[in-house]
Amino acid sequence: MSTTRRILVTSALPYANGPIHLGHLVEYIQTDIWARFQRLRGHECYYVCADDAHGTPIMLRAEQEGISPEALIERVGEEHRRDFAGFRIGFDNYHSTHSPENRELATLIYERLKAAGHITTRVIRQAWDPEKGMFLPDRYIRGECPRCGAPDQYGDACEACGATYSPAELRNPRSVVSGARPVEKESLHYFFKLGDFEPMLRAWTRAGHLQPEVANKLDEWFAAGLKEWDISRDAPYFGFEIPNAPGKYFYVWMDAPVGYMASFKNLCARTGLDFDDWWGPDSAAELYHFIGKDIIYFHALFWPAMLHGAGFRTPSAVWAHGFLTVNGQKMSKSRGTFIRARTYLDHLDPEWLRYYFAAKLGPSVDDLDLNLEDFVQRVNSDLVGKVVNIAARCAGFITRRFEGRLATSLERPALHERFVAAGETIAEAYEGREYARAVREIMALADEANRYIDERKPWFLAKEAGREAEVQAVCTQGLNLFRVIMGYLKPVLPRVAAETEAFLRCPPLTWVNIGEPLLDHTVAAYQPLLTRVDPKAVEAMLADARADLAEAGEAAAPAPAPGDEPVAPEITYEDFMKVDLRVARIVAAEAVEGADKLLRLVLDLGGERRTVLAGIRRAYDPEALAGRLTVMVANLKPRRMRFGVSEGMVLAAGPGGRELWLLAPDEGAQPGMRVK
RNA sequence: GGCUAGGUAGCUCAGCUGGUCAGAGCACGGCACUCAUAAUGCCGGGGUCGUGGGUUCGACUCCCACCCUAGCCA
Repeated sequence: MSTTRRILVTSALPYANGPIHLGHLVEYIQTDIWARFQRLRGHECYYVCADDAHGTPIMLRAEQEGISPEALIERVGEEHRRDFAGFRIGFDNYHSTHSPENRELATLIYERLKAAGHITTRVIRQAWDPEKGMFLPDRYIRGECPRCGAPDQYGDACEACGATYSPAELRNPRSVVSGARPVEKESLHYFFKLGDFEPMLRAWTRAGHLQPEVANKLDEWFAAGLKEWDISRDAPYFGFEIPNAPGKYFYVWMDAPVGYMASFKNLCARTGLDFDDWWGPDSAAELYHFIGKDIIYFHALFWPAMLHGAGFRTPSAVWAHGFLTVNGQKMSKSRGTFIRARTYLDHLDPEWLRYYFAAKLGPSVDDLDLNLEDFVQRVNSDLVGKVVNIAARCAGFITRRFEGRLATSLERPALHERFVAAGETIAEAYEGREYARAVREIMALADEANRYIDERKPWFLAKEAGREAEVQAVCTQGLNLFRVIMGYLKPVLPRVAAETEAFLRCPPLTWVNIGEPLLDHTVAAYQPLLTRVDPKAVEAMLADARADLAEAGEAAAPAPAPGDEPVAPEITYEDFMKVDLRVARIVAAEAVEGADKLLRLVLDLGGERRTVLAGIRRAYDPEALAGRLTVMVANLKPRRMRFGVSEGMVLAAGPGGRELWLLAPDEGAQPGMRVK
């Protein structure tokens, strides 16, 4: 505590291609808590991040939307910033990899590596889309698995049998972009000679910069041999062009981690911090990267090697966390547990999630489960029932009987002392990213504070004449214990902590000033600091998450509750008769490849057959549909969709997603009969 | 398929290098209290520690095999 540390922390850069979801937030909340904790300890700590804005998916997505990549990343970047702000992620800077600083630094690193002989070139053969005129990443080629024959598999691995292979081995391959059959084509690529750094990396990975299990994992990669890393991509590509290499661009993963530096450099320009002091080879500052376990390879091998090779410092540590599961299972769009940050914020308090994650986060790469039932109980009992309750049960007496005035001394200084002393253990836990342990310790204090109040029974004393001073003393003690607890929870609950400071009318809580109790001091009237989680709100959020999914890619239309949707304007009988509704038999139903929510239905209209693409995949199993009767709009103008032409519409009711119900005629109706 | 992790009470998790380690919180049952957002305090039931072997005087803790879950395989 005596020396002030200088610390720079980062979270991995979210890809500027889609919304932030709860899985992302594990990492941002984990990092934010750590950064806030360091500042409360009196250290100089900066937290920077940025959008990862380059690469093929962004280029194609922008094209699909008919906008420029710049416009896309601008819009997504705005959404990301809003979502992070909603969860009170306190970045000191949030930048973009598509920035002048990043171009400059990526280029500089590349040129230094090249000058030092760590870059080589080689012609490789790669799949090429002749229609689209571009090389295809493996994930943009689909076909049948060469091993098990499963249809519609990616170019690199089979989801059905787990086989890995090269796109050239796929049977009947086609480009996801154009549908064309890819051809092989040659191209000159630039490679980073990672093997040059093997001795340095072997030493670095075992020098305490990584979690032990991560270092174990890296041994596997060392054993397999470090291969050269392909850092170039051919035009068309959205990224930075490689110097003296027209038509060649830096692969997105090359300039993405440089984004950490670029964001910090941008911060330096604003604040006057000295960039070299933090990133120079002899920097005494600390640098920590929080990442997900899926991107260890990039951060624990490529990144330190690049930095070292280009004459920059290497990270003090790279810390990987596990993935988020929801109710014990992988977040899943089809189960409706793929929850966006925004969807959460529309229904629930961000402090709740921050607390829940903190209560379950450890320093390991274990996955973290968001069990929604547990979430409700945990937040309600720990935060509301225990912690905030301490203030609520003391404040009334102080306000009503003493006009908000606290006593001039503590009733049990030793108890307060023990609370203050616990701060060191709690700090160790935060420092070591053992938030779950920190929270356990803090909750034990809250239990103790409640026991104390129970033992002293201020409500009983208040009824006894002449014991007013005792009531004041007990509540003063209780509020001071509460204040210490909130100080310890401040990294996790910034809003509640700020409101606590307002309620207590005390200066911002820090680890340093927490030891001084508030005495002979007037506090404000108590307002509830935190409300209970209503399980209905969680249900509503899940319903929204399902609706988000049902409308993914379409114009968002909120699903009205049954009966809420206003009745459409009046029409005449003639108007109605323009719609030709027919009884139809579903003779075949199958999922549409590549579409999340479409089924391809073949309908029999009593002789005539129609193919209809219906957005009911989430609600109906294709097998269950074959043979049944329904009603369709038979004279709807055929509509060309991405996956084919739809010749009509089947009738269904419901908000969408899983909640859709097909109409069915009563017994006796025959295919082709008109409905009127 | 290989590798790295995880599989402990209904739920979420602690259990460091083998011998009070079979625990906590929540949920559940009983009692007390009523200051507090049906909050709090006390007491209690509940687990053959994924399965099957092995090492040991003794294993949740070490070894082997298998099953399940997650991620990675550039």
